[in-house]
This record gives sequence, C-alpha cells and structure tokens, in this order.
Amino acid sequence: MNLKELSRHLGLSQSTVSRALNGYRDVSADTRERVLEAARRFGYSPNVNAHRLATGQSGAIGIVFPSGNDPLLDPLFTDFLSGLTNSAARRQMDVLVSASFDSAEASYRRLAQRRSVDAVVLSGPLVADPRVSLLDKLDIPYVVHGRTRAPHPYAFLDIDNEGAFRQAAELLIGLGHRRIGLVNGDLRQSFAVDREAGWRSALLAAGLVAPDALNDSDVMTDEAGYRLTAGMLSSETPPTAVICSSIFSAMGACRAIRDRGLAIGSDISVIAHDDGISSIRPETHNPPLTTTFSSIHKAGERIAEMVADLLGGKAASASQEVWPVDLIFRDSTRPPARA
Amino acid sequence: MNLKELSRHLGLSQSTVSRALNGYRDVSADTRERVLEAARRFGYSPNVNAHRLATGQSGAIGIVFPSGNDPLLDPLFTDFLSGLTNSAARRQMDVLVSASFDSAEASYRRLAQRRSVDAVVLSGPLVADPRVSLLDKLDIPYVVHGRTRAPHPYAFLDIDNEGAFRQAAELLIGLGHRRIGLVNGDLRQSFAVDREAGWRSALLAAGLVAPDALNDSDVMTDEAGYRLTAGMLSSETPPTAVICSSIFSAMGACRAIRDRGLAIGSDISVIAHDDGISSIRPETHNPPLTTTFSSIHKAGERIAEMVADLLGGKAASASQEVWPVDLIFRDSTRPPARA
DNA sequence: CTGAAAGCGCTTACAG
DNA sequence: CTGAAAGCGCTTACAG
Repeated sequence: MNLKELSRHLGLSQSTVSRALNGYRDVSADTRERVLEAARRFGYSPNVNAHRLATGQSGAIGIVFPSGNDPLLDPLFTDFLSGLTNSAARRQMDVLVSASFDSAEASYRRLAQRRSVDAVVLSGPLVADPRVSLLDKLDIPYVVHGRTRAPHPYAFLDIDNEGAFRQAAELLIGLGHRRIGLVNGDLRQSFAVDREAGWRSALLAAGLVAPDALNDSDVMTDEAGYRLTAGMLSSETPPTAVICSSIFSAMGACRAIRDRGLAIGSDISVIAHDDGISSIRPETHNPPLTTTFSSIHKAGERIAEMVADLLGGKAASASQEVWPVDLIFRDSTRPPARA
Repeated sequence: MNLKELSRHLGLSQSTVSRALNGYRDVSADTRERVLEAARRFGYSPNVNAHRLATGQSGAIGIVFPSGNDPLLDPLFTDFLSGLTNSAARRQMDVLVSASFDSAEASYRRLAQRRSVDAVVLSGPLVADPRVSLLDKLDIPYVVHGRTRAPHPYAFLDIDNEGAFRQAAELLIGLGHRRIGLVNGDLRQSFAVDREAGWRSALLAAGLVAPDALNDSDVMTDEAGYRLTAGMLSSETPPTAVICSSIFSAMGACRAIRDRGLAIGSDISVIAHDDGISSIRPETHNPPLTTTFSSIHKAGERIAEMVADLLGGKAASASQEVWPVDLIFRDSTRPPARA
C-alpha cells in the first residue's frame, strides 16, 4: 500500500493525504480523521526512501565506530547506543552505525556525501579532536558526547568528570588518606584529562602532592587496571587508596590489591567510576565499591533528544549540558590502615 | 555534485554515466575510465536515498536491540556490532540499529513496512523464537546469530556450544573431577540449552550424574555468576569445578570461590566461555583462566557477508555455519584437591 | 555501446 | 481547504 493507492481509496489527492498524514494544519478536521483512520486500517506506512529523497532529510543519526579492534571500543558503548537508539526511535529517527574500516575521516565524508544521516554523534572525543573540524567543514550537525577543544560553541553533553574525581579524592582525604593513586583512562581522551585535573586539584587544595608515581593511565581494561595498580603498589611510596576510571580497570585494581595479600577497604581503599552497565555492578562486590556514578544509557537517551533539537533549529550554543555525578559511598573506602 | 551535473560535464547521458558507475559491462572501456576519473575528481558520490528509491533496496542491514534495559543486552554486543559494521561497510552496506522501545515485533514491522533495511540479523535467538515466524511473514531476509527452532531451513551462524561445553566437561573429568557445576546463561536462549546439553552428555558418558544442584542459570552478569556459584558451593555436594557461560559470570564465580576462602585452580577449577572482548581477558587473570573461546567480533564480520550472499540470491539452506570452539587450557583447571 | 524517457513514492510551492 | 503538477536524484527497460 502506497500513497497513491491510499488516496485512490479515499477519493482524495495525494497532496491532501500527504498533508493530512504529516499533520499540516490546513486540512479539515474530518478529512484528517478519515485519512488517519484509513492509513491505520490499511497498515499504510510511508516509504522512507521516497520521503527522504523528497525532503532531503535522511531521518537518521550517524555514529562512527572507532576503528577496528580498538580497545577504546568498550562494552560501555552498548549501553550508550541502546539509550541513543531508544530515544531516537521515539522521535522517528534511526541510528546508523558506520564502520571506520579505512579511517574515521573517510567514514564521515561518506556519510556526508551520500546524505545517509542528518547529524552525527561524536563519542570518545579527544582533547584535540580532528573530527570536529572535519564535521564543521562537511557542514553536518553534531553533538559531542563529552567535550573537546573547538574554536566555537558546539553542542555537547558531558558529565562533570573533574568535579566527580575531585569529590572522590576529597572523600579519601577526609578519611585520612595522603597517598591516593589515579588509575586513569587514555589521556588523549578529554574525560581522562578532566579526571586527572579533579584528582590533582583536590590533592593540592589539601596541601598534598600529586606525584607522577601515583598517576598512571592506559586503556580501561581489567588487565591495564591490574598492571597500573600493581605498579603503584610496588613503588616506594605505595598508595593507600586508588581511584579508577572505569569498572573494568577497577576489577583489575582489586585483583592487584588482593594478589598482594591486601584487603580492599581495610588496607587499600578503592573508588571506581561506574557508568551503570548491568553486567558488572559495584554494589554487589565484596566489599561493595564506592563509586562516582552516571548512567551512560541516560546520556545516550538525552543525546538523541539534543540531536533532534539541533535539527529543529536550536542553537549549538544552547545545547550544552554538563551533568553532575553522584558519589556513592560504600564499603571499599575506609580510613587508611595506620592513619 | 549530482548525476545530472556530472553527466553534463562529461557530455554523456545520465544513463551511460550511471551504468559506468555501477560497473555494467555494456559500456566501452574508455567511457568507463573517463566517468570514473571525473567522478573521483569532482568527489561525486551518489545520493543514497535516490538510489534506494530507484532500486527498492535500502542498502542497510537491520538489527533490533533487545528492549529497554534488558540485562541480555550485554557488552558483548559492542564487539559483535563492530564486526558486523566493519564487514558491512566493505560491501557498501550500512547497519541500522533499531530500538524496540515498544516491542521487538513492532520494530520489525516498522523496518519492513518502511523498507529501511534489506535484511535483518537476529541476535540472541530463543529456543522457540516468535521473531522467526514474524520475519517469515514479513518476508524479510534474515540471518540468525545462533540457532533456533524453525519449520524450514534458515540462514544462521552459530558456534558449537554443545561441543564446546562437552569438551570443557571432558577436560575436567579427565583431570579427575566428579562434581562439575554449570553456571549457565538464561535457558530461554538456545546457546544456553546447547551448553547444558554438552555439559550433561559429557557427564553421562563418563558414568556421572548431572545433578540439578550443580546446574543453574540466569543472566550472565558478574552478580549472577557470584550468586549461582555461591549457591552451589554451599550445597551438600559442592562442585570441585565450575564451567561458566561468560567471562562476566566467571568473574562472579571467581569472587564466590575466593570469598569462601578457596583458591581457584588448586581448590576449585574454573572454565569460562570467552567471546574475546578486550576489556576482560581471561589470560591475564590470576590464575589465567581456561576457556572455550570464539571471537564474537569475527562472527559479526562473517554474518554481514552471509547477509550479502543471501541478498545476492544464495539459498538460506546453503547459508548455515557452525564454528568449532577452541578449548584453551590454562592454569585455572587442575586435578581436584583430594582426588 | 549510448540516449531519451518513464518510473521509484514521496513532498511542496502554486493556483484556485 | 483541496488538487494538479513539478521535482527530489537515481535506475533501467527499450530503442537504436
């Protein structure tokens, strides 16, 4: 069933039926009624490809995968994507996932040239991210999940990474810790830089030093978490507490602590950032982990809305959000052993 | 730059240019050359929406997310999707992720009616999966990642779950274990049923019993892995070894074992199924975990190829693959403590 | 081997 | 408030 058939059934022109379907106001109330009723009865739904060709809009949000087997391609992405997709669907938008099998740049160019998407979401932004200027040049609207350096206002949704890690460090300082390690993510990524800044500022504000030996970063895997933490624990001034940038690195950190015969909480305090994925929950651990928490799923949902608003004409400068992060106190943070 | 402009530049008709671009053979070699060269120079790339409307093909593979915050929506999905997307891109296909914010059924109907995708991949198939008959009815080609019950041949790629878990159990039996627990995934899913069958058949073949007390299943999270394993360990006949359906449940299983003051390997052997995600690697654990291994990323890659073949006319009955699973022996499997 | 023309199924000024 | 018509940018019989 297509428009032509539907309008024939109704004895109306395609124009009128189209307008009724698309909610234009210059259609009489009962015509609209009849049309909608018939569309429902016949199970009519418009051919998206025709719609797109006619309007020049694709009705899709694009997102480009980090290349190949990049470990930055982490499991959190599933939750983000699920939020994005759900929320996009409510606004009749699709989500198009594009591979960067050659290069991310080529992928964006393809998306732009072929007009496959109306807008793009940029995840995992680097501190200085070449994709931003590319998207500017390609003139394709975008929303950044996180923040980056840009020469002009741009739409973004970020969490308060700096504030979260400052608070986490402050909590530990309040408990009496003096040597607080940071097991951070890859420092090319903005959030990692912000978290380091938060950690550092709390330490400095308390009159402590922020030594390089207690500040390390790598991909946020269990393995790297183990390695970085083990390194700190065997240094000359081992930490009495560590703050981890992800639940995966925290798993590794906990292993490293236990492998050294130490107990989490009573010997070494641990705080992890928790994005709220369901496969690993910090509250079910032993001891339950203190976390900085922000749902990455919700971020995905919100970003689809922001994309829709942007396409609806909202200014990028008015589409900027920084979400506060919850600090959830559990049993993995205690006063240091010999405080 | 569109087709019309490009052909004007070349002094050719749109038909000829279109045919040259699409690799039809009835175009003279040097015309083709000129056209391709010009297309490159002007950075021409066809408007996908027009292409789709004209051909009736969308050039996209659809995949529907499990609903809402389903814990079945696991982090493995990222790796699968990344493989699928990469491989699809090589064949000029997009991957469209669709939410089932109302119901999966509604999502598939929408995809079919709006002609947004040419084919669908069905992940996480249930033993009896209503989506199969729906897709049949909607007459949309599909490839199943896994297997399911269907009244006719269908395209699928599965791993040998039964064989993998049989081998895993056989390995443990060979080491002298008699009480081998199974920490399985949700039994509505086919792979979980197959894994149980493999576990059971190895036990029975060895003249052992396969007691219900050592056979439990739930979502494959760290938390559930902990809970199920803890339950078995506190039963009247605790296992001396457990086999886990995912690396996440294995994390929980290991915690449960340690929390009971037991050592992995020397006290309780552990085998996990490893899908090859990078954030948690079994070989970096202490002790390194013995695994049944199959890359879910590769499965995604292969499935995109199978979709392309299916759309190219290959019979579903000829598009059926079962991949063998590697059993990788590491240090978490040892003879039972008092064998 | 090449071109003129119709068609894919919508939308949207424009006229009434 | 409604309709006839042109247009979106491709593809593809068909004729030559």
